[in-house]
Amino acid sequence: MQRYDSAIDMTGSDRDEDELPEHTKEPTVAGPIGPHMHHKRPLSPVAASSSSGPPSRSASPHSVHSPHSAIHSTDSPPNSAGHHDNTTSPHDLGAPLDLSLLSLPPVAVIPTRLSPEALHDLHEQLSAANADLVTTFPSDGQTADIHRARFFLGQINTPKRAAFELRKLGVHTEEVEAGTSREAVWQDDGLITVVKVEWWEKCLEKDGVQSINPYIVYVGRLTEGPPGGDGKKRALPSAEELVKEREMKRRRILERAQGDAGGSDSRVKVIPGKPWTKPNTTTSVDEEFGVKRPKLMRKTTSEYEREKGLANQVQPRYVREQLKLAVHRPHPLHCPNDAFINVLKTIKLSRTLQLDDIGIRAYSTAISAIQAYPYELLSSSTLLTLPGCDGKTSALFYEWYNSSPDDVSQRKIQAVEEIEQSEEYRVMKEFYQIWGVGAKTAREFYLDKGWRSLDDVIEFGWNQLSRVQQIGLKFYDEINFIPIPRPEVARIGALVGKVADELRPGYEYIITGGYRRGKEQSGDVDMVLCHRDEEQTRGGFLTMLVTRLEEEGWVTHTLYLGRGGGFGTQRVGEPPRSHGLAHGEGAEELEKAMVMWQEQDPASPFYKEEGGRNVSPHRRVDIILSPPSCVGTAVLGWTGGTTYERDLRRWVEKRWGWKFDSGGVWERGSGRRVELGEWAEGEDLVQCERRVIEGLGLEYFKPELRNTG
DNA sequence: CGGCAATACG
DNA sequence: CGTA
DNA sequence: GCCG
Repeated sequence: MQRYDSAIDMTGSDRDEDELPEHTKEPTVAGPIGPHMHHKRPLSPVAASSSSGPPSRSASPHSVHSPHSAIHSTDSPPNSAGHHDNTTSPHDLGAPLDLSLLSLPPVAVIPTRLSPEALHDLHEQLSAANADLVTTFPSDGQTADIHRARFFLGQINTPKRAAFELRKLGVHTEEVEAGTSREAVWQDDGLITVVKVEWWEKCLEKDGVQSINPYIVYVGRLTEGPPGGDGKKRALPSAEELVKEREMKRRRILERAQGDAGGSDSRVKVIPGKPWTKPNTTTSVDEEFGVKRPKLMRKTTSEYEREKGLANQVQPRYVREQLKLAVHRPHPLHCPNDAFINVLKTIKLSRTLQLDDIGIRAYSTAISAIQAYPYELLSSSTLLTLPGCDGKTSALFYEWYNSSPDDVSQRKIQAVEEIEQSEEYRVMKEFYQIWGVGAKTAREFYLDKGWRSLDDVIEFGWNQLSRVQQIGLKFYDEINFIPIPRPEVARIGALVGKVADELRPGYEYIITGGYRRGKEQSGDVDMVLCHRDEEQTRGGFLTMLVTRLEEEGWVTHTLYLGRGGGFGTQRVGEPPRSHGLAHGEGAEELEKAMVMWQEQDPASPFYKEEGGRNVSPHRRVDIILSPPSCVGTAVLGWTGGTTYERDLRRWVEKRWGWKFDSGGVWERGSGRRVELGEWAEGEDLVQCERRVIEGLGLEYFKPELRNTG
């Protein structure tokens, strides 16, 4: 997978502010390459500004004002954007204004760092100037005839970067020594020239072809591409046939495996298809790009038009101040851009299944930023102003929005459609939804074992599954497809609390997770249980509790029972192990249990019976037992959402040099415990959590505003 | 170009 | 390796 | 993929 680092030399970018809220933001000087660069120019100024009329196609190239000598000369170092070479005329007063690129070799635009609009505008302008334009597409695509191109325009500042971007487009080059002189670049000598977009802006401004000298970034010579074809798919030999042969048998096994779990058939209908992890080569779409999209845009109001309507919309603080961490802004559960977020979530899941941790990060960041945005997004350039969103996100939005400007429900993105169609994605996703199976294992099931359905897993793999995976499979449908309504979550929490209190009085609990963040339905129940007397939170009380719940039938299976703060164990009285300190005796600790739960009370509204049998859906319940000394951090840590927690840790590290986890806050160097989150006298658990948040120097956002997606 | 949250436990 |  |  190609790394795409888009942030090199963001000269003039205004996105480099510190996110510390108390730091006053010094407005940085907005350079010419800021996110709104494309706004500076009307859509088709070239055509409009051809005061001398459109150049005739029949005219000899040489009759057109086009300072070859200037363009050819490469005597300026690639990065010397500073000095101006005026050996070739900007246009003289009185000279005919002329912006024809007829004599240019085939031109292409490097889409990197350009918004879709900017790219589109450039394409239009260049065509209008009669350039021999090879169109490029924002999302890493390449056109079939990209190899024709010899002259590239791009928001590129370094030769290295230029070579990299060219390679992404499928054009392999090696740098020609700066200063290498050439007589006539436009004879096809295999040389490639990369020039800054500013050159073209200058041309537009002066209404005439300008010297490219100060704008040359890179001159390269074409080389051989990478060896070999696209090392692609191994054929999965006989798995498919095996599947068919044994279909009947699998059915029986599935029923057996599902046992009392309801036995519904949960096999996927697999549509054989291409893998969704395609190489980044698209052709036809790109070919059409330059032609089609302008038409598409004009069907309704253009982005440019729509934006103007938003000009006086007050942007939320995190946008104005470019606050990049989720802990610094409110994220409501529902937002006006949920439909687009769902698209991003699909991509994120596909990245998860590809083990692309960084992709997951990136999409999570973008999603949370959009989740915090209070207005319906109408333009991809607005998206560019959100922290964590840049060219890629904006290009996705552009395609999505314009695929059906008038009907949100019809909007789609081709790449996402393909993901969702692909067998690989669908099957891996199904495996991934087995509790106890992560992305790595889902891939292994699909790629190595060759399994294509849950039936396959059960028939061919049952004995290799861990115990919890077997349980996860047994309750697959209930866990994944029967969400828990809020009242039932509350009921489960209350029941656990009651049983705890019956064992030993004085326990208090709070339901955390998605429920606390306001979700109408939950996938599981998370709760933090605490006692003011620290003694009551140790000595295996959680085991006692779970045992009692088992005896009474509420807990049907125990997936995990042990100590754990973040997930596993953290000693609360001491720094985490990563600090190199040994565990001490009698340390306080967070304990955690993960169980399957089933309603047992026939009088309960959540109880379901069939043929005298309890068929209430099984529920996943996590119980965290916290000592009073860290219950504030436990509640904060278990409330989420995921991106909030991530950014919380980043903030705590950056601002204080501390380490946050649900078992406490720690000084990084000494490993000393920072006293935060102790359950104070006369304080409830919510207040305790608030003290932690504020103690960390953060604004308190209620849990309903921590829905980071 | 390096970094991206966190980690004990089964 | 998977889990929250 | 985005940021510093």
